[in-house]
Amino acid sequence: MKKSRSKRRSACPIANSLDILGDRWSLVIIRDLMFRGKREYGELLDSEEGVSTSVLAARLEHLQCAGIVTKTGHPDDLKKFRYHLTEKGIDLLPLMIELVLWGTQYVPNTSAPPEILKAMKKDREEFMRRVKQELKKGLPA
Amino acid sequence: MKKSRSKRRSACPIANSLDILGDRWSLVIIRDLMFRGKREYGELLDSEEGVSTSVLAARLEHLQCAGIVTKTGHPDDLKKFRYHLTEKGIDLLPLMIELVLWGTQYVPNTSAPPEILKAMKKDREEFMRRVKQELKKGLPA
DNA sequence: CCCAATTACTTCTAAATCGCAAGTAACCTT
DNA sequence: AAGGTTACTTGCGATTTAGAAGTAATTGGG
Repeated sequence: MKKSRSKRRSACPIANSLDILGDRWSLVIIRDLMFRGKREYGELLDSEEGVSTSVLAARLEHLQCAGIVTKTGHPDDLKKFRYHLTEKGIDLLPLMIELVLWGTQYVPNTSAPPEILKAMKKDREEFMRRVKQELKKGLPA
Repeated sequence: MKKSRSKRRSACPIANSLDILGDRWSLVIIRDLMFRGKREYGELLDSEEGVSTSVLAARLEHLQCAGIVTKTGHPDDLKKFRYHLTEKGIDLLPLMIELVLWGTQYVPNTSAPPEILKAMKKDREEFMRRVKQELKKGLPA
């Protein structure tokens, strides 16, 4: 495991969060783990956006180092692994919600599945409970 | 003005938001405009984190293209300019709050000014109103 | 058991971006 | 008119990213 990102720029939580999450891929990988139930490398690899495998591998390692993602062996198949969000990762949910809301409001030709968007807006707390429960259900032993 | 970022990766609001904001500098520039009352290039340049001038210029142009920041002439001095958040930019406030909360909770040795953090947590709506009012007060004509 | 397919990565290379230092142009100040 | 300030731009080496191709371990099928 490499160290996450070399130098600390300041004590500011925004700058520090960005040192972990501030790139174009980390949060879309987290999105797939959080909202789309993806668990395996191959599943993450064929995201809508087309991550390249080298970038995916790098980001996954980076997210593991940051304690946002865990990697565990697959119960049935030794060549497979499973990726899961930790609690630290799950707690990015509010951030993700804001990202979705801002994006759908302000970036043209952007859309999320209507039922998700509706649930998010209608009762945010309930939506968060549901997503969290879903994520914790399948956690590795 | 250059175009913002070349290719659209998908319709997903998360991916699209990240195409605009997903780097290590954009949101710290927005932080300085949002919470620290900075308005001029020179002020933004000597951020705690030390942006280089070339990166700052590039990000500012990028944020202008994205409609998040506006640049206006300074009333008293023709060689100066002022940078302001647009409404689109101001509406990143909830996202910034989540970034601060997550960062202070999970990234070690990270801290925001205690009075701000307290205000954020105690009454988030009131905090947002106050910040927004402050930001709209100094808007260009 | 053997071979092909699957899965999860590495490695390689070219292209893009970053960070620093230096330079420049327009304007203000004295 | 000379010097300082402000807001950049330019150049360049170093780092990072993207894409293609290759590899190693494992598994399923005949």
